[in-house]
Amino acid sequence: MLEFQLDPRSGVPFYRQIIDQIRFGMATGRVKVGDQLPTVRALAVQLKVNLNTVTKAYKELEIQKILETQQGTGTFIGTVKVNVSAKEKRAKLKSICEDYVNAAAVYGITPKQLIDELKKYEGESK
Amino acid sequence: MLEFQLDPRSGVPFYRQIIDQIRFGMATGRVKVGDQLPTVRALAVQLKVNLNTVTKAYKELEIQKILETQQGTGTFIGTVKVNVSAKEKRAKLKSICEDYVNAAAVYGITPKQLIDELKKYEGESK
DNA sequence: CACATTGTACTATATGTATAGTACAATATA
DNA sequence: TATATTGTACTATACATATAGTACAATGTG
Repeated sequence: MLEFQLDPRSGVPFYRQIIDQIRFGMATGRVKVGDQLPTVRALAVQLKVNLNTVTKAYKELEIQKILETQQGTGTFIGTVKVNVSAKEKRAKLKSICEDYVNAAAVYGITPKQLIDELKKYEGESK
Repeated sequence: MLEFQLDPRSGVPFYRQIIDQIRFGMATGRVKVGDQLPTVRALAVQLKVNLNTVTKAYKELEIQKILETQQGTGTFIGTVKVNVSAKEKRAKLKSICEDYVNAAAVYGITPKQLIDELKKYEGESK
């Protein structure tokens, strides 16, 4: 099950954040072919966004054959292999770190201090 | 001098990308207090965006006292100093790291990967 | 002083994003 | 078969973003 999380301050539209997170989830093996996604209504409630916002995200992925939808049943991970390029991964990592360094710098926190703090979380992934 | 670059596909508004890049440049020591930024017109031409878009970015940073503007002369890096207690700083460091580990995890990025990326910025800040 | 440069302040328009609300269609299930 | 669940399809509204265009104000320089 994916753990969706929206950042309203990033400037990236909600529906695009949802799309990205599903794509990355597939690329990193967190969800597999045939897995059911939350219903549009359930995810809308969970993320506190409008039904139409989730629908827009699902619909776009459905057009790309990345998701398969069955009305009355739900939305599922399709059989199209999702390739998140190494370039895109690097871009995402860079983008997150830049935001990170910025947010920290406001409080006088240096990259080195961030690294030291982050070491506490090493090995916690997945 | 900062090297501005806009990504129209990121979903992040142009004016916010400009803001981010200035803030990031300050955070990493690429620009220093008193440095002059490109004029609103020059940057608009350089980035191929409208005058108003650059103006909006500069204005927001000016309100935050991050930039100082002198009409007829130009726009300069201001002398913002954030005073935060050691206790508050520790709490903020922890809070920021938790947020970013979570945000990264959504995209399958591990703390270790964050650390490796952050090392690129080590030593860049004062 | 005259002029160029710089920032500022408007109006107007177009597009994208998000919300609210309503209704309907297809499917699963009791 | 009746009901609930799920996806789908609209309309309408509000706000943010970006562009285009024009004009004015403050400053520096010849």
